[in-house]
Amino acid sequence: MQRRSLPHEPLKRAYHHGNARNALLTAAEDLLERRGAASLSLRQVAERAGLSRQAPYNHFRNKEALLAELAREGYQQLAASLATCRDARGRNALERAAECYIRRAQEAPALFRLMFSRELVDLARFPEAAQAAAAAFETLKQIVSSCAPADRVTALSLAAWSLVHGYACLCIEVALEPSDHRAERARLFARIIRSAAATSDARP
Amino acid sequence: MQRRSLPHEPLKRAYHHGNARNALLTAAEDLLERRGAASLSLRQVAERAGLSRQAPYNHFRNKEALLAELAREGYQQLAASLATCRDARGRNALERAAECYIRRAQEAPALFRLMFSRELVDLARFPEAAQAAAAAFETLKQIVSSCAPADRVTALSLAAWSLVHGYACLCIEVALEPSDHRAERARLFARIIRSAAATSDARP
DNA sequence: TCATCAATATTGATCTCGTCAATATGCGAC
DNA sequence: GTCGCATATTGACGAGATCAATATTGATGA
Repeated sequence: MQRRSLPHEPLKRAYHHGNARNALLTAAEDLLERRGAASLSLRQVAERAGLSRQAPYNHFRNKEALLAELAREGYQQLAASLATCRDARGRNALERAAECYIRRAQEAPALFRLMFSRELVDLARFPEAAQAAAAAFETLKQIVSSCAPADRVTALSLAAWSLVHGYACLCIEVALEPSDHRAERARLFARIIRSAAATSDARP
Repeated sequence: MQRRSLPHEPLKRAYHHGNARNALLTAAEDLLERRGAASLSLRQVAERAGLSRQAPYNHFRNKEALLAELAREGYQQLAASLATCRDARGRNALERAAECYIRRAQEAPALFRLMFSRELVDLARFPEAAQAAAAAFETLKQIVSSCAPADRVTALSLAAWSLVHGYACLCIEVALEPSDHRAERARLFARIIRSAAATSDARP
């Protein structure tokens, strides 16, 4: 991954390392999927980045802040993926977005959990991460809006998000079914949402 | 709650307490919602139960095992609630089940997270809990089967579960919308599933 | 009735962890 | 070159999970 360089934080200000902050984030990302967010320890992160025990505190207020940054990046990437689905040619953006969402969860389950569990990172305390999350949902909404009447876009977007998110959760948490059902399920879910959009029965 | 008395484990075998195991579970349940599963500590559980530091290890292999028992009970109660929805008079069992599921998540979010996060408890290691989870899903399937053609019950049950589960997750994790939308959303979701069941377009 | 056993409890000890303090060090501005 | 700040590091502390060793109790059989 061509790592973060936040605009307000000039690269190459570091000391031993070139860029300790990035090294820490990369190490954390690595450990996250390997050990899980709960048992990821800052000490291991630092060691893996070739830094001292206390190094993470030079760049993040605490453990939660480091995890929040990983979550923010996750949301940002998710939003970007969804935007790609939205902009690609062809009319089945919804189906593509669903598959993409599910794939991301399956490929990086620990990150997915981290993004969507208040237990580990409370988005309310990290406005930048919260904003990235909102942007991802906004993109999904745009996709739904292209196949639903305007007055139902909000409800149907919520339903679409719930449907896909729920399936993604259940897949990674309960081992519902093998991951090669992903494309088929994405198709099913897109159909369900389109059919709900077309049915006046689903009106609020 | 009229607590657990597992058949194979006679009540009243305890020592200081009457029933230390139950006291521990009750204390854990309490702390779970108060502090969250991640920061719940066995020491605090023991103290709250009026027992020593090490007491939990007399009844549970380790922390995860204690949490797994809480999750098992959660699934059991969920299955029971869903069964009640299924058996009640009236034709909108699906809507009632959806509302019930969402309500449970909102009323005990930490337990809900615990039940559905492999990070904290890996169901694969706790067959009794996994079985309780399967029973809950089975009940949901029965509800869906009453309004869907037989060859689509599995797919539509999965969709229904995903839809409701996703919404429940998003509500408690992302603070999507106030909890008084619950009934309305349950109605929406039930309509969506019924409409999908009625539309041949949603066929696999 | 009483010694004994197994289940249950408790205290001691160790290791990991998050995080606060105090201290050191390198780089750019003067 | 020197100074100051951002960045780094080691020391210290308290919380927690869990292993080991030890103690206590109630039921059981002599």
